[in-house]
Amino acid sequence: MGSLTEENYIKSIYALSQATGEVYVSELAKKLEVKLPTVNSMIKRLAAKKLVAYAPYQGIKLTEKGKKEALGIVRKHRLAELFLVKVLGLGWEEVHDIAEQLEHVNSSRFYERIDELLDYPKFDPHGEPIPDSSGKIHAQKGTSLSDLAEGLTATITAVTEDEKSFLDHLNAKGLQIGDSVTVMKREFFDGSITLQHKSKKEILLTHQVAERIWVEV
Amino acid sequence: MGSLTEENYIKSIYALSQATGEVYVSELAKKLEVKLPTVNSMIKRLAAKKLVAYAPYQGIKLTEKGKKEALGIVRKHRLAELFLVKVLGLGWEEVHDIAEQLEHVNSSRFYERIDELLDYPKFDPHGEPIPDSSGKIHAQKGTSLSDLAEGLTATITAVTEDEKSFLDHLNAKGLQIGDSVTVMKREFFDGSITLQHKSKKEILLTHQVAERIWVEV
DNA sequence: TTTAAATATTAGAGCAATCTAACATTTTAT
DNA sequence: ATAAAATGTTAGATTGCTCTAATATTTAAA
Repeated sequence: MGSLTEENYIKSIYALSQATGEVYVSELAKKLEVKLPTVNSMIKRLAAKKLVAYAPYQGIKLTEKGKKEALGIVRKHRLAELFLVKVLGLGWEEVHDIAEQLEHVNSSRFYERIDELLDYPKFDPHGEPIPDSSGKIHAQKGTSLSDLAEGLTATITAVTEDEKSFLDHLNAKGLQIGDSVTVMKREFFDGSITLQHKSKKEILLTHQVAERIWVEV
Repeated sequence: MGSLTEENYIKSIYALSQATGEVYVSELAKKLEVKLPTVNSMIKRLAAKKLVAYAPYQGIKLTEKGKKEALGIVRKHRLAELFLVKVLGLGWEEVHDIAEQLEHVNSSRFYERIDELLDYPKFDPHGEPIPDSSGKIHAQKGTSLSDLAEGLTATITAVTEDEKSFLDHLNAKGLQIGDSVTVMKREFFDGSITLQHKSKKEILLTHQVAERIWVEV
């Protein structure tokens, strides 16, 4: 097990490289809020430990070993988030920062018990899949709400962002995991969409928000 | 809020200075498993932050500020231990190491919720008092089992040690908080005592063990 | 009361993680 | 296709926390 810092690097590399399989030094520096040379030297250390593959001026990729460690941390983070919501009764918008701390707790007993108490959950409070203890992940990314055609109705399955400001925004709009929404109008100009919601109210979402919401038709 | 290391120093200084009000550099070094010069330089830093009072070759004392921080950490540690036993169903002998990690979680929400869920408990699973959120502590240290006179019957209220090896030992003897015991025999030679216990069995305890068990007559 | 033992301090070094300043490479735009 | 912009690297310094080796102070013993 590496240091707290190392775990945070691995987790961020995993998150940012999800789409393309790699991440650039500058992206990582921005995410971790450190300067470029800091990332550069840390990447060298992670590469020496065989956690990432890296050659100068190329993207950073996790090795299998690194991926395994990342999935372990993601598992702990998501179990912690669900635990905080289900057991401690916290709101989905306030659990991220606490889970960022709990994900570094080193105790398989602790996480086994939480897993059991929650009855071996498959998804966290934001609809993101929880890797099982072997690191397997049962993800079925559906469609982004920003891609849903006008007139279609779908159910919100996940949000791919767990920062407080974003979730506060959804709370204010009255949107939750499991809600059924119908796309009334898609604006060509700015990508914003208007939804019909169970609350009977029409809800306007910008593209920036809609693209972070995932639905199943 | 200081670093993890700093919190561990403050906590240990608090624990070791309980009896006499101060602690020596060498004791602290032993407890924290670091060398003397390490403690020496750290103490200087803590003194610069007004968390401890220290003059060379004198004992280390917590300032009011340091005491307040220590009590905050102790509170979190003990709430965490009780939570791990009551909510996650772990044994009292296995919660210490996990609580050592959870005590550094920085989130008043998290601990408020745990406190509420446990219905504002006054004692941890080892019978040690839990400071309230303002740092007040309602301790009533009774008598050490090692001082209890022959023939007397008393109830175990606390154990002043939460290391696994010690608690495993008590588990093996079948002793728990709340148990009623009668002192059958006190050996002058080595301070060991023989107890009559609800299990009907006679239990022999060495002085080293008995002095860590507290009872109320 | 001088010596020996125990305890504490200082000096100097190393590693992890960070920074700034200077320089290098790659990509994009004119 | 060259200049400008974006991105990445190296060098060298800083801070937190730790160490070993050498030195100093206090306490206990002969």
